[in-house]
Amino acid sequence: MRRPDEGTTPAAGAAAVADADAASATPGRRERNKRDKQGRILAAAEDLFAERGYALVTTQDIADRADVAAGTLFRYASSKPELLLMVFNNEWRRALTGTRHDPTKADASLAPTDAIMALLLPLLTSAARHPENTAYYQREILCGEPTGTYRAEALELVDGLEATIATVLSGYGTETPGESERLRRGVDPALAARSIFSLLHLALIRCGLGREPMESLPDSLRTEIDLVLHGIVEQVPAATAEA
Amino acid sequence: MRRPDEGTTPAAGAAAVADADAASATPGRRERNKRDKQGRILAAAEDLFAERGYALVTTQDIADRADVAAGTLFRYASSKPELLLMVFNNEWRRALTGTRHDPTKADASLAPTDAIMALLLPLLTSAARHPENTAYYQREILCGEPTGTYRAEALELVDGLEATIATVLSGYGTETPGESERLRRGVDPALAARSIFSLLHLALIRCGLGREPMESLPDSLRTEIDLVLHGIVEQVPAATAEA
DNA sequence: ACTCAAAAATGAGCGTACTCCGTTATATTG
DNA sequence: CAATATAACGGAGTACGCTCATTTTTGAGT
Repeated sequence: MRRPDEGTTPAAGAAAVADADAASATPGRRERNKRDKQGRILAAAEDLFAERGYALVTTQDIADRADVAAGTLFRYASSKPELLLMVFNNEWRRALTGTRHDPTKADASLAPTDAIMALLLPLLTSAARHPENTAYYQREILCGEPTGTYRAEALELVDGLEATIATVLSGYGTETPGESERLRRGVDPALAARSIFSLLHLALIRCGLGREPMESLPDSLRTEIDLVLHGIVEQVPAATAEA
Repeated sequence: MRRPDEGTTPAAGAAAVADADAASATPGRRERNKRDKQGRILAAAEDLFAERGYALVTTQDIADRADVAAGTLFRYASSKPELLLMVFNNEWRRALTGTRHDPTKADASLAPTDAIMALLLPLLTSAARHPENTAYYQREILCGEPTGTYRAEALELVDGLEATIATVLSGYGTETPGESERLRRGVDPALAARSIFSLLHLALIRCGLGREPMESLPDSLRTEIDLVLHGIVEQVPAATAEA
């Protein structure tokens, strides 16, 4: 009755095998089979979503290509949306690795808008490759079943990125000589990061569903982020109030 | 083969009836039947969604309560999500009427944050009554089928409100004596309004799906709007850069 | 009043996501 | 190695959103 993913140590228990490493040592046939199927399912979903688009792929299609029964599929992902989340969590992780330089020593000479855009750029590149599926991905992240395993993973991913952005923003608080901008007093960096991500989510959805052309996304997102960074209104300098 | 909604004049054509008004005069049996069913369907959907929540209501349930056949339902709304949009467009219209004082002469003494919150408050009140369904409504507005009739209506509603907010923001450009804030140079009021709405959409979703308690919504939304209005970072005054 | 074309309603039927329980494969124990 | 327990699998079955061919209703023309 256990799901295959909710890990139990493979051949653990009384097994007196002196396995040094935690997970990967002597997985046992069962564990190997599971891993194998997991891999096949991931590959099948990846390929089919890419080929036909999320909406035109049936779970049966995926099961067939992965060479598992229809019912088995749902032991590895509890729903079709969860399959999408599984695939795209991978995609986003891939896109992000390498770009994720230590945020604490982010290039301070960069204007905050540019610093943040640099962090988000790989996601935009990925989105340009799969616009529609990316939109569905965003939808599931934002509105999906709260219980999904892969959705939880996606939320972690997003939270991580938000935290990174928050850290970058906080960096502008410590007055380094080169900087010309600093965090406004009373602003919660975490909340600020979340607001920026809100814009990203919805921009990706707009483009993915064709409400806005994909090419204009980097520019328009930059403009939006710049807006929230610097604000919509400003104080009227007491003296300057002309007329 | 025509949908009932794609209006044709009721008993129009060669009918020599000297009907003064356009739509409401002598509708003819057909038109009356349609209106009647439309009304029954709206009422049924409204009630059932409110009673059980969107997810737990089947289209069959709605058809039964409206006393129409299952197939007939889809002549009045092309999908289940469209039924939700139909219901909530009404709800939002109801919530907004009365509050929509002329934005061009909005109380200029009000800080922009308060002015905008005043416009959005009725929506928050409505959301508090149907948190989950409101979240689904937002989802459909943002991610729904681009072809839906009622979705188009919803987008118009939202666009209208955004335009109102944009107008309010523009108002802060014309330097009225009382004001202490003005629109920053180079800021597009329409884009600003859209960003604010992005925050609203996602805040409603977060609360509706239980990621945030409903009670805290007005406060937290206010904080977010305040953030985007006044910005996250500020220029470092050349002289003030201490240390 | 009768005919006829068009519009609307109907409900059986279809595709698909997901479930459930009987079967099979794997590990554990004596 | 046999017996047993349990995890994984399979695939027929189910529920539900939606479609479509057919039937019914409506209203204009004669």
